[in-house]
Amino acid sequence: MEYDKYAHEPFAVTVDLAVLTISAGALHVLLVERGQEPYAGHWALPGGFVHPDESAETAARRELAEETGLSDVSGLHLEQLRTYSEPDRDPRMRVVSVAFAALLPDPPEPYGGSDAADARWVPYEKAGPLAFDHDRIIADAHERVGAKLEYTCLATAFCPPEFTLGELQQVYETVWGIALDRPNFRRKVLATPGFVEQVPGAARLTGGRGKPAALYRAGPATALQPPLLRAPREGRPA
Amino acid sequence: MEYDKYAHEPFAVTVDLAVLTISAGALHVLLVERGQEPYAGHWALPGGFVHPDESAETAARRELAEETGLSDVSGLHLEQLRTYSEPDRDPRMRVVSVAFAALLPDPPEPYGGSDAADARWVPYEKAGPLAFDHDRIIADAHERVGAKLEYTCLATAFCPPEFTLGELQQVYETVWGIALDRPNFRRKVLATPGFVEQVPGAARLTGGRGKPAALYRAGPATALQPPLLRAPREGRPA
DNA sequence: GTGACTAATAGTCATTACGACTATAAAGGG
DNA sequence: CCCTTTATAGTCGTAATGACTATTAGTCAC
Repeated sequence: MEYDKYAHEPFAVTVDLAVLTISAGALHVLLVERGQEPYAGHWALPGGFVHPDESAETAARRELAEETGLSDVSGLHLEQLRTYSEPDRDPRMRVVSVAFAALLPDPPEPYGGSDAADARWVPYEKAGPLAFDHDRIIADAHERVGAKLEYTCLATAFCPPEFTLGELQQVYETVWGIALDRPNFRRKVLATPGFVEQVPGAARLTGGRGKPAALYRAGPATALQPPLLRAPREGRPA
Repeated sequence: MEYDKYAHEPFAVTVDLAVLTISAGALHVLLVERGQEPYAGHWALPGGFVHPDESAETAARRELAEETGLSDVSGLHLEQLRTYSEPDRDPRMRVVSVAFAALLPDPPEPYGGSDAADARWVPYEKAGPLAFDHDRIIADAHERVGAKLEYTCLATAFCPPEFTLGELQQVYETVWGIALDRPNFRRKVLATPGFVEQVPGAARLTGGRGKPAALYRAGPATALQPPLLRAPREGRPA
């Protein structure tokens, strides 16, 4: 990096958050309604400026706490997506934005946002035209999460601390938009060392009808070997 | 993003490039020697400031052309890695750096750098302590590239337009640091639709000894399904 | 209660994929 | 000319996978 050949053009640096969760069998994303120009009245991703003493990761986790209203966001999955830096992405000034994807198990209340006019969980499919380049950001987030489900244990990040294999399967089916065979899914997950571990007590839970399911916790593994594939089977609707 | 609650702290935005190539059976990374403080005399990744009218991608490709001396970098694989934004990563000022990985087939001459004191291809393993957080960046680049070899067709980005399956296999072996079984590798690659396509003419090429090999080109596929796995086999040295 | 309905879990089976090999072909070097 | 080297063809037993069927254990409607 050569510092002294160019003037240091001033950039504003922000973070944008694609906060994803699964609710009622559909992928949802957290959106806020913009109160001011540009894009006043449009929906956008939550986010904000990186403070002078913060890294982008720190800023993202701070914003995540502020925007979700959750008191403890330390256990949530938060990962950097990529940085969006087109010169004209903000009409007013040069803004470089580091985008993050965050995964929540149970969506908290839409909360009366601190600094946003309104905030809401919106089904991913209906997250209409958003402000700035945020449509692209949520598309990238969806693609990244879908891909990582195949070869990592990321799916458990959408689940509460204890979950059934049915719930875990629904994560895959919802994000990928296809149906999976239940016995085969079970066999595969249980055959992957460290993916999930059964909660030892006779702990069971019923979501309502049907045979009660055993509860599992996320295991120590982080990668799936071999991966869980989505291609071979064409989707009957999930 | 709320613009008016915080002062817009000025950030400098740079790009850093992890330019990787395979040479003499080893992964190499392009390094430049810093001419000035901080870290004067240390080796670092090539990079530079993002200009006011550029995106980070544009800046990265411009720097790639400048630093490699290649006249046409449009066909090269260049992908954003992640953004490094720790407040203290540069001792002088607040610098946010967008890191990229670039993959080259044949390394051009080390060239007499334009603005760098010196530039050199260094074996990845010997790329000693680098300036700033650049050790971490090349480690992240190596990890990302290694992972993407498994489930994408990225390996061809290390190869010239026409290559033998032996050369392609060496990409995997070099990046992963393990040996692969040649007949099985061949079977797998040829069974993946769109990964490679044979150059139709009786085109053949000999690197020296042995039976001449058929030449292949990169095919239209971008993803490998199913992936090529590296785990099951423990590496005899590649 | 009793019988439909639902969901979880166990198990079967044929096909395919994969890792580990062996064998043959086509070049060059001493 | 034989030996080495590399490419390519093919074999074989095991493991993994997709597509199923069957059984178990609950809720709900009546």
